[in-house]
Amino acid sequence: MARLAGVSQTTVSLVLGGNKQGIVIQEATRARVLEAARTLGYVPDPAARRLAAARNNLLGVFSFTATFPTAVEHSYYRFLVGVEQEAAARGYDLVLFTGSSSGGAGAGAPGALDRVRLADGCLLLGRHVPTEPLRRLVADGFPLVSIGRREEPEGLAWVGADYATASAEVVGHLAGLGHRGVLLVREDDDAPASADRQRGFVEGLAAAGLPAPDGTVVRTARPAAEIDAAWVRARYAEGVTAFVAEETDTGDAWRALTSAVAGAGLRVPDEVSLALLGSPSADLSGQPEPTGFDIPRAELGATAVRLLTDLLADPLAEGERPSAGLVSCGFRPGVTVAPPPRRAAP
Amino acid sequence: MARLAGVSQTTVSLVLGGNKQGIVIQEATRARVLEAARTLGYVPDPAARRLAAARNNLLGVFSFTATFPTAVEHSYYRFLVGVEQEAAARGYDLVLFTGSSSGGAGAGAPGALDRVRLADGCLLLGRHVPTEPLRRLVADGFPLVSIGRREEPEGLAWVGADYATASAEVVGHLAGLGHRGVLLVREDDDAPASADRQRGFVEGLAAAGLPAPDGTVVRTARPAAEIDAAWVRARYAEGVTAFVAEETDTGDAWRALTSAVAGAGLRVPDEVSLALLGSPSADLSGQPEPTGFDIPRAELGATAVRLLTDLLADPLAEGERPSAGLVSCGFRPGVTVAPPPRRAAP
DNA sequence: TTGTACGCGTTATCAG
DNA sequence: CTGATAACGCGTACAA
Repeated sequence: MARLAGVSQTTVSLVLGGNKQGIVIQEATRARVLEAARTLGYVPDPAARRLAAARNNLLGVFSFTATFPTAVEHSYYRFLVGVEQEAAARGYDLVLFTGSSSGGAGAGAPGALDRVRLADGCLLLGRHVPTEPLRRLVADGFPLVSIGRREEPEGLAWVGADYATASAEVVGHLAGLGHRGVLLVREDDDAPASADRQRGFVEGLAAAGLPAPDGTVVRTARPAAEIDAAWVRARYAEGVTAFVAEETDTGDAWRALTSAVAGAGLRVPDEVSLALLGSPSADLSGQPEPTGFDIPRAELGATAVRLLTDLLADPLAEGERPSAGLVSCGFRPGVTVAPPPRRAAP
Repeated sequence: MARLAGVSQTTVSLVLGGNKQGIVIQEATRARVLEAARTLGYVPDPAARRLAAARNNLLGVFSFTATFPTAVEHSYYRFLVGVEQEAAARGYDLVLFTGSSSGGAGAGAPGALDRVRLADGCLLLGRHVPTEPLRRLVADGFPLVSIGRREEPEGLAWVGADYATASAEVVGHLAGLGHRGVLLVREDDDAPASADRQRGFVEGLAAAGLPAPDGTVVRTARPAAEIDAAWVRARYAEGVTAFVAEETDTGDAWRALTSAVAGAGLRVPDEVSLALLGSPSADLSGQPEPTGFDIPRAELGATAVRLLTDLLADPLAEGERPSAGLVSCGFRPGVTVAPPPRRAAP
């Protein structure tokens, strides 16, 4: 105990610790304590101080898929740069819960989510989330912010990208260029991210006065298998000149689409236009830049941290609705879109 | 308190904690506790459990530059994938100490490093490290493993890439192709990573029987300014046909080199060969793949975690030297090296 | 096998 | 302004 050093004891806390209570201490005493602490090599134990203070300055990050996947370059890295920056700026450290990563205390394990209680609050990452465990956390008033819109557990705060508006904008762009046959390939799940894109897509179609016959929105669980050259040729024959894919965790939809179009012998963008609702995976970096929009990931991460720390500063009153916010996406011109080719009416 | 849940109280510790003492508890009781803990979503407080002389299953990661920098794509991400995987496999969660990132509890702040004491052990990342605070930690026997060779605090465990051997190999490759004028551009600091590369480079030269006149190794703090077209032309006129740059945090040296060579109107690899001692930054991904070697970052991260957890399992005896290990780098053929052009003797 | 009591290092409260 | 004292939440000998 450094207290034995100088002469005081509680004072040590006051001079070494933040001294939040605005108590003033004599400069002499203060110096004496500092001096003693230095010569003794005394360091307040972070564990102890956190125990006493009832908060650890720790922000959790829980992903429902590996945070740093080997295969998919794009992963959550982009979010993390914003998260780290903002957390640092606000004096918080980060806890990465090795969620559903390979092995470990997988997210599948019951109670895995409960580990987040060890932090002061937690950020949620990933499309598909086990709702039940989450609900409990929310009900207990544990500070949580989801990165990505989330409807399920009522009362969960979130920040999300405005996919709908951005998607509509992309469709508008295509329509403006003269496309009339536009089609969306999306994942076969019910993630809000997918739903929002579809909604925006459909609204964009409507706004442009374009038809949306059956089959305009294609849901597929295995794009690689279902989206092939023959399929593309058939759609093209029906008058589809622009194919739009949503960005997914794996980038599968876009990859399938591009290779199918190539396989069909159609040139992009001269014969067909392609657009991607989101950013391309890094492993596609050698290829032509897709037209579409960019998700402001870092900004989303930072915004989420801001929301969470605000929540920490003054918790929600009973029944109070948490805030949520959309961050808008920027349109990415890219090079995969051009006016449709002239050809005989189908 | 979860203890109020079932009926027991200390028992909770026994069933939830490791139960190191081989004490046996009735399966019924055990189940009851587990059940209660789950319904309550109870999680032992890490700070408290650490304070009570146990461990909290937390591994720290402390970087001396932003862990997820905005500018430099390559950053520490690669290490983290290995770290996360291995940590998950061993049942540890990760604490990212928001080191010297912009603002925050910057690494500069005194005592910033002491925060790591919250975790059971810590990984160190980054080239330049404040030695003094580190020394204290090491002296206190706090389990630490540096990713990247580190000489400074005696007794610090580390894992590093074998830059020397890999660098020598690159030089050997160049020499084998017929290059006789080979030059190294390196950062102007004293990081072991730089020193190792230089040593390997020089040894490679010697092994190939190549001369190493003054100016063979260029140290520069501002590559962008000092490595320009005129400089390249001058060196070329002196008979230098191969330029080697080390990989740095920012990728500056390589970037400066390539643009200077381009500016000098020299074709790569027909007229001059270029080699990079390390991996290219991701923001260079559109460009031709540099000849050089790859740093097995993920593997390094995983190895570091392994070392650290071993250290946790049985701590070093007094005065015992910590282990350290080199992981070898793989040669990357790339496309920026070719035999030197034939030309009149200088 | 299970419950009691103490201590880990700090902070916060309250008298001096 | 400074010095006691009570938590903080959990591990663990020790006793029941």
